[in-house]
Amino acid sequence: MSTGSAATGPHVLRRINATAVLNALRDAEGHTATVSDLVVATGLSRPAVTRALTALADAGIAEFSGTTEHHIGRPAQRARFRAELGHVAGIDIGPHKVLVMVADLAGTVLAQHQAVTPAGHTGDGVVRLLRTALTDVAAEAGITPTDLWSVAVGTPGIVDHERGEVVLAPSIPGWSSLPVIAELRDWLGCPVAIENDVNLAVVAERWRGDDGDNLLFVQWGERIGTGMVIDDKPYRGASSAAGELGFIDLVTDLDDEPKPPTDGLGAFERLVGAGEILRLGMARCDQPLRDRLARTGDIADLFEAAAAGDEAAVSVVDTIATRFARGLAVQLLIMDPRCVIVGGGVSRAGDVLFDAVRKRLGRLLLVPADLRVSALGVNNVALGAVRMALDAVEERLTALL
Amino acid sequence: MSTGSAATGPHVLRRINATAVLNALRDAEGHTATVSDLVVATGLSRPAVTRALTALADAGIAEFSGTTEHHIGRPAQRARFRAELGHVAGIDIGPHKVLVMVADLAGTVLAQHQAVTPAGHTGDGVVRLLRTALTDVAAEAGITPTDLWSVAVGTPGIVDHERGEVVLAPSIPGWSSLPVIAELRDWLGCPVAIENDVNLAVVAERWRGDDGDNLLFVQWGERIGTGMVIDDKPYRGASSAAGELGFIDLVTDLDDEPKPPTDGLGAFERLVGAGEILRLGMARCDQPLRDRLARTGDIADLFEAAAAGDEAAVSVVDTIATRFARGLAVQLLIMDPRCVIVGGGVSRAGDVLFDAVRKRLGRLLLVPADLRVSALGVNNVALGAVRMALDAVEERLTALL
DNA sequence: AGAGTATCGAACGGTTCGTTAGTAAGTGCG
DNA sequence: CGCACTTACTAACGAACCGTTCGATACTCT
Repeated sequence: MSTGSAATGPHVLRRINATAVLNALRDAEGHTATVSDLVVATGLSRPAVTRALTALADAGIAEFSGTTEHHIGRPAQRARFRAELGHVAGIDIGPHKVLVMVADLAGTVLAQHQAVTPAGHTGDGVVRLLRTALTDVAAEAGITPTDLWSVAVGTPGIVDHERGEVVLAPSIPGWSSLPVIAELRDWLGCPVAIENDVNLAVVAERWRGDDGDNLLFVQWGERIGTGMVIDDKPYRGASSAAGELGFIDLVTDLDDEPKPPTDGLGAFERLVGAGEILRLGMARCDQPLRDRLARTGDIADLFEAAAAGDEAAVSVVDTIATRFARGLAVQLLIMDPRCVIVGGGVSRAGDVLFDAVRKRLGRLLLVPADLRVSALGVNNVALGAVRMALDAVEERLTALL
Repeated sequence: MSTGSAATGPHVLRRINATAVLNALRDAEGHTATVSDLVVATGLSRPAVTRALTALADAGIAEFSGTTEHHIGRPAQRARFRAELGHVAGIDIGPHKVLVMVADLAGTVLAQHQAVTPAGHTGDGVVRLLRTALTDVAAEAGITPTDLWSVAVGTPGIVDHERGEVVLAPSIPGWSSLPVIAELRDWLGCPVAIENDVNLAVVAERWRGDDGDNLLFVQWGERIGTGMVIDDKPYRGASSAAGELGFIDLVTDLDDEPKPPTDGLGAFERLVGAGEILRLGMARCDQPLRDRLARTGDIADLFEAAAAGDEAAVSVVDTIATRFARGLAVQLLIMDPRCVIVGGGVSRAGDVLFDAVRKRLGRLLLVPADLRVSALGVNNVALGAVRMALDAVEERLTALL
């Protein structure tokens, strides 16, 4: 059978302890700690921690930097995690933009740049844009792209996580079936992961916010997608096609045949997506607001009006909240997450909308739901990509020991 | 911060290797293996395996039993996992029955007994029934209940996995809010786990069948519940309330307020549950079949008639298949499991029903689904409980080293 | 200046692993 | 019947790691 997880000597023990010390050091305040701190954090003996620390220093992963502030007794030497040893990049490739971040090994973002993809863009053009953006941001962070240790890319659509291919990306023409990942890998010479953008958004929420080990993220904009973190890992499903809440059908009569989609949108997306919100607003609202909506196409105006008490706007918000709650309830009944975070363009609507959603939701569920609005904003996908790139780095880091 | 996972000496290494050898031995054909087999299985050196094996033998976990069949060279001694060292019990408490299984540490069921709960039973009566059944089955397996190392109980409803309490059990009056688990724990003096029955069913499917690490089980009977295995663990959700597919609402008009349930059933259960199937059959079918259905109340007759070509029966099957596919599609879009296994009373309907479901399902999904019918039958919950009890035993086993 | 305190560094004993060499127990052929 | 060959077991050795212990160091407070 499979070889299993057998250790093969005291040598692995050293690695285990060294990585334990490394993790404690990295998790410490400011990525620095004294030996004594690490002793209590890891449960190891002082010599063991010292040994591990010197090994880390030899590998360049840690360094001894000055002494601690003097309280009493002999001052302790501070050990510091050398976050500048390597760098990772997180990339968000959206339908209208390419956002690149470069961070050090501690995950602090050193430089970032967002490029807007010109209209009528092709997948090929996105790749060129990506190359220049990456070199620019890397330069700003003081490195060249080939110095990167690990890269993660987030993109809409269904992604073959194993083979590094985009299987289905309706929103970016010519983007799927393009060997971007293989190309990046060749160019950079480092592991390049690709992941669904919503899955990365939830990783970022898990990372920056301090919520439980089990949360659900709903990207609510023109389209609707959900990402889940289960056991501290993004959950992808067997074919990387999990979380497609946007495609559930709540509207077709039960005994009828569902109509095949014509616009590439899923049934639920057509029901509560930003497009439908705008349509409803233009249909129901009074003249001045209707004109403004038609001119700007920005649904924020609609929510503002609703918050101000505009009756027609409130009715739109109510309709949308009712529908959204129905769809979200389905996923909550199935997943039972500890908390739900809503992101995407519609999430900026504020309490007008989400208080209504919460109210509707209550009667549809068996256990109460904890619904929040994302605080990360548009950077969340790239941030999640940084986090995922960091996860891939751990291997390379511990291999140095 | 949390202490982290630091090893504290060569001593843990021994434990790691010993458990690796133990696992290899237990997974081996017939729970026996030669040292050389274990060397290749674990990747350890021969002396290390021998040392671990003697430690296991000292603890009574393994024994050396005769030599192997001689091919050429010196015959090898066979080591055997002593499955008879301890026993576990798996218990299925259903609305109408109590099923108790006792198995050895290898998971082979030594004795089992099913007791039918009399009509008008109370939670209290179930407990009494359970005690006698457990003593009987234990005796048949050659032990007393207090000899048990670990017990797991499966029950319908929502279960507080941490505190060992039944939170919500509509189908067994007086069953929730009864401290059965605490009582069992006191009586037996061993860990007693409690788990939702469908979650245990999926554990059993994962154990006995050899499907992927990511599967979905749908219990389809009077009620509908689903269980998921993710990363080789049953997925419970944050409040142990995951998988409540039976409560999703596909029928209420979107802009209407859903009606509060009156019969304790969920909306989807009312739509495709065994009760609705029977109702539809009696409403649509011709006289002789209608009478039989009214008399026996067994929907198997309906499916037989449909398989034989009875037009009205076929229409019922078609309606049910259409509705069920709609609900199942929702969960598949969200979870994207590697395969779906349907169990419960309706699963005995056969291909008449499930071919229709498969056909309908195809157009509702983004990736094709692998839909199967459970082969385990009514024992699945108790089997899953045995498996879960075994998981809890590992700790005690490795503590002996 | 001296007592007190906390850290640092080195040496010791214990445990584990892998490697190597030698011994035991069979088969098969001359 | 004996010898070569194959395979498995046992024992001894060196290497690596951890924890414990002890003395030395550096700084603060009185």
